[in-house]
Amino acid sequence: MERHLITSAIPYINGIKHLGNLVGSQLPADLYARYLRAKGHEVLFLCATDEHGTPAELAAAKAGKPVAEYCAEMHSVQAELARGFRLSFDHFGRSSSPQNHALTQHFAGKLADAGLIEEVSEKQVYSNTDKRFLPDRYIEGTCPNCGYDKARGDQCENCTKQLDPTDLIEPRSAVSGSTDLEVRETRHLYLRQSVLKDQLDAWIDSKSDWPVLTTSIAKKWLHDGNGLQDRGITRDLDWGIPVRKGKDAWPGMEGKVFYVWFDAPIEYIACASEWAEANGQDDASAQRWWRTDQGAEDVTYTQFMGKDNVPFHTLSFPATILGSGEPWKLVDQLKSFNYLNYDGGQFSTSQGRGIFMDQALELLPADYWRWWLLSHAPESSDSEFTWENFQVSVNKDLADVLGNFVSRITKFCRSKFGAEVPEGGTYGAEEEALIQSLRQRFKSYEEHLEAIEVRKSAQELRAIWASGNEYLQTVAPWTTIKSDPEKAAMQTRLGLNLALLFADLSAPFLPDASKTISAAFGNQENAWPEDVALSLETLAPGHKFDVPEVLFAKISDEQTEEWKAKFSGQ
RNA sequence: GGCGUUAUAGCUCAGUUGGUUAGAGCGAACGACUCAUAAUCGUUAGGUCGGUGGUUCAAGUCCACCUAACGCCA
Repeated sequence: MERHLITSAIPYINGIKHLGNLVGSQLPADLYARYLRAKGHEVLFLCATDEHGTPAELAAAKAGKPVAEYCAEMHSVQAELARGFRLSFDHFGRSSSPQNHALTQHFAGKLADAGLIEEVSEKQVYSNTDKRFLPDRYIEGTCPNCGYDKARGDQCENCTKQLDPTDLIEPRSAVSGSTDLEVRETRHLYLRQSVLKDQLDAWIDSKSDWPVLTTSIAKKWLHDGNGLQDRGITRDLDWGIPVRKGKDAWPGMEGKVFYVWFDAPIEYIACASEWAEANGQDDASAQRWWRTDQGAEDVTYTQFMGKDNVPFHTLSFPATILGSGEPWKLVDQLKSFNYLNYDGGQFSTSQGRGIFMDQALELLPADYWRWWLLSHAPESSDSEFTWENFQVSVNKDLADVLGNFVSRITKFCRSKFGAEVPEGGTYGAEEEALIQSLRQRFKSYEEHLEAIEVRKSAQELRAIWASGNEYLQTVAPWTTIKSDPEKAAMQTRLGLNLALLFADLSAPFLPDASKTISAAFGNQENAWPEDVALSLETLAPGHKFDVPEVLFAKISDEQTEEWKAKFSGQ
């Protein structure tokens, strides 16, 4: 049995994610996890919320809540939405967990021991009113270039000129509006990634099977300009993981926390410990997935993420792991996605443009969204969501091809033979041809899923559904029954078995519909086929069934219009 | 300004290391069927593969330049 560790990029805590975020990591990761489980492999699928950093603090302040409380609430909101989309995490953790605190501090200690941490003194803007250092983007003022009065410390949005906070005329805090600012000297820890450059380079080179999108981004960061830059891993904030060297205090770093991008990926590991604890197991069962000296040598580790996260997963996080000198599992396969656009532009959290996870589930059940998103996943380039395309895909693929197939065969059988699988007849040429073709398609479906070719998997699955309709159309049991009832019984029996086979094969994409079909046949257990011909004999003559309710309702033109208007933004 | 990605039928996209008449789904037209969510099945039409030039016996597939969209960086 293979062992697969799967992680999805961890969503940031401040707010509800949109469908672009969902399709870029969590959803395809779920598809892969469900497939591997169905195949009988041992899978640990982890995700978490990324809770530290300034945006979380500010969002909490805006909500008028202590940041810890805010994060706890948003975590449960996101967890609920994940359940709503049927994301089958073995554990949905939190980067603010005690486990991640301890592990992040442990890594920092190990990196310091290895001589990979450097203390750097730098100047930063401090707000006396807010009693905090302000990141560049939280300082506003008048642009010296164009006079725009809401320019940010890193860039003027109006004329796009890059700025330093000290360039701004009449700088003020974006948090409070206070102008009582001063430049202070502060000391921070830097991770000396540059020392690890050759090691990282060689490691990336060894990944010849990675997508070009992934390796080209990594290579660019390694070789562009002065090469891989050292990175600050601490911040002057209250909310976060206190800077410690392992379990010991870190002189000079009192009151500082680790930078969110340092501790967030470490949560992938800590999350396994959270999972173990939540399931009443000791930590060895978590280490068994992560430490190659403690049982993880046979684990295949696959990460899913949007393209913006690639540098952190190919360079920063591996630098942390390699630099520690400890035998932690490194990623084996890294699947990255491009962006999903919304009706001609980008999804935008700040502008409320596009569809957010909570809104989507208010309109339609998870399977509708899962199908469209996965069958249109932005794998090779950015892709585009339009309501028209969504309507057509759902109506055609789900309602007409799959849903109607289940409906027509069960209703036909019920009216001609009663609500149980009919007996009699033997396979002929058409049946052999069907099985032959299904074997071929099934093989190719598995190969695409294995390779995490999401769109191609969806395409193949759709073709499998269509072959059911083709078969019925060709043998026409409604005609056969007039002259040869035995033969019609066989055709109908095969049709019913096809419906159940489709349920099993569709489960990774459409978990709910799959269950509905299985339940109609009184067969709760979803079984992945060993052999197509064999699984087409699952339902024996006499097996009772129910005609399932309508699996997928069609989306009307009126609904499409209404939703389009509702989600246009502004 | 630098770098990168993309540009293939009306729409959404496939096109392995360059090799016979460029593919799929949707949409369109026509036909078949009537069990079914007015569903299904079949046939046909449709593209000078963004532009120009080059390498080659042969280029959508490699190279150069140009154009457009998007993204990243300074």
